[in-house]
Amino acid sequence: MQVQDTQMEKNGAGRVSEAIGAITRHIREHELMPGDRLPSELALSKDLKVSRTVVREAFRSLAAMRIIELNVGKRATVANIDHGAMSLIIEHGVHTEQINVQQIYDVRRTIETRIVTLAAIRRSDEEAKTILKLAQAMADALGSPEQLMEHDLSFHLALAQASRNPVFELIVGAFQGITRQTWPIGWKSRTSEQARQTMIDTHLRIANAVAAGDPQQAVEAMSKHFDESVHALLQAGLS
Amino acid sequence: MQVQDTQMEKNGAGRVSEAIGAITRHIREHELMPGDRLPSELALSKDLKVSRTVVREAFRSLAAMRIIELNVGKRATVANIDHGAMSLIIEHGVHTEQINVQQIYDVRRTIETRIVTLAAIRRSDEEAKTILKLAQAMADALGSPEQLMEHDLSFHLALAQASRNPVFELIVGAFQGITRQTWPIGWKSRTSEQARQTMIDTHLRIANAVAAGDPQQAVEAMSKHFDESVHALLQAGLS
DNA sequence: AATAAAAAACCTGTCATACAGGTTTGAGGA
DNA sequence: TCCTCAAACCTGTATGACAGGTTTTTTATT
Repeated sequence: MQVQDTQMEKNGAGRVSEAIGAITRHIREHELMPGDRLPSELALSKDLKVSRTVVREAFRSLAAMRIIELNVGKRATVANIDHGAMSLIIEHGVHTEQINVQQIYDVRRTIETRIVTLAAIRRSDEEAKTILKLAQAMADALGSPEQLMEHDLSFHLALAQASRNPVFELIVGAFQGITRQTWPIGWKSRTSEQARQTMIDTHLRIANAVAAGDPQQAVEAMSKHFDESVHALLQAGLS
Repeated sequence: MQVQDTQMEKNGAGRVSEAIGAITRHIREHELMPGDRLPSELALSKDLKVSRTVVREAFRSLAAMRIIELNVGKRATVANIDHGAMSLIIEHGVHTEQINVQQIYDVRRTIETRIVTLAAIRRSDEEAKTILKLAQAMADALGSPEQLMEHDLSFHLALAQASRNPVFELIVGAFQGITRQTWPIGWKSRTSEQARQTMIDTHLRIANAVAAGDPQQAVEAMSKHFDESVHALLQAGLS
């Protein structure tokens, strides 16, 4: 396919951008699915009549968005959707003060309220078990913030998975990066033993409600969870 | 707020990944803000003791996520958050059948229901005017689907902006790419003149409710909008 | 001295070439 | 038919070159 030289669009210009477009089109036209291999860099550079450098930079761009996957020696393959890129984008937004943590919590509350509703309705027994186990793991890791946080993150991601909507999963995943950096702040602001136990209990309540298939209860508990979290962050003076 | 690095590439190996991490760290340590310039490729390649090739590929990766911006002749600059990358990621997910359109609509409904609530409360008079104008523009473009669609997209984005939460704006923007590809399907499935007029009217109702500062009404109208849209897509047989 | 014009210094985009490892393929043998 | 292994192919990285842009410095002018 020939690409036309239209304008000096901020993004549309440059051989690399053209190559990105051509590769994306190639994936769609050939209906490539995750795991399928793309042409080699040399083949593409001949096809598009550009140097290998250009193809490589295009590949890197697509790999950054996790649209394709690169492996040394192997050909590039179509990738599964993954929240890695989104996570970095959000982190960048926060670090450059274009997004603040409260705004993220508002979005998370909105999303996760919906998620527990769906999870309570759709979760498989397997998923219910996983969710309960993660909440329990949190309770058991009360003394180890590091581990506690990871279980917390896994817990929310497991709920998203149980919602059976990969977009919810993607969004929840997108917040993991920045959450890893802010979670400790919220944790430290819970100074009393009681406040910490309450947080754990709330997670257990969510897990139980989802396992019981009770959306109402699940939403209520999740709502409480976010009230607590936002309160803790405000306490810590997080803008 | 102080946050620490969690530069944990899944592709931990490879000089390019390391360079990406180093550049990201550089941005954070120097607290660079959007518009600020980064070191030149040559300077970085000396600093990191890698070839310019590696630095360039790292730059391309960051540019793909819109974390930095590249310009010929000029130095790379820190970028404003932008939904371009997310849009491509979502499109990829749909094209590879990892996400279906209904799932996107469920997420959009969840998000946009919250958005209109916030917009009704927070919108400035300026924003209210813009939103009303876009809804009116839709009504005026009844005969030109192309334009109608663009006004529709702008309408939803304007609402997100009025919510005063850039993360909502980001997410709504992230769906624009795929929406551009599915919107015509929904439109064509509205065969009767009445169905089409109803869609326009619903948008006007949303705009009026937001302008009137009535969250309740706004939510109700938005909910109706999504009922209609999902119905239209099902009618068209979209999985 | 202030300013405008011109030149030098710097930068990015792209190409070509080279080479060190991985990976895939295919020919030939068991 | 199945296995082995070397040839062919591929990616990651480095180096050097050169054509435009851009920024900074210098020089000329008012």
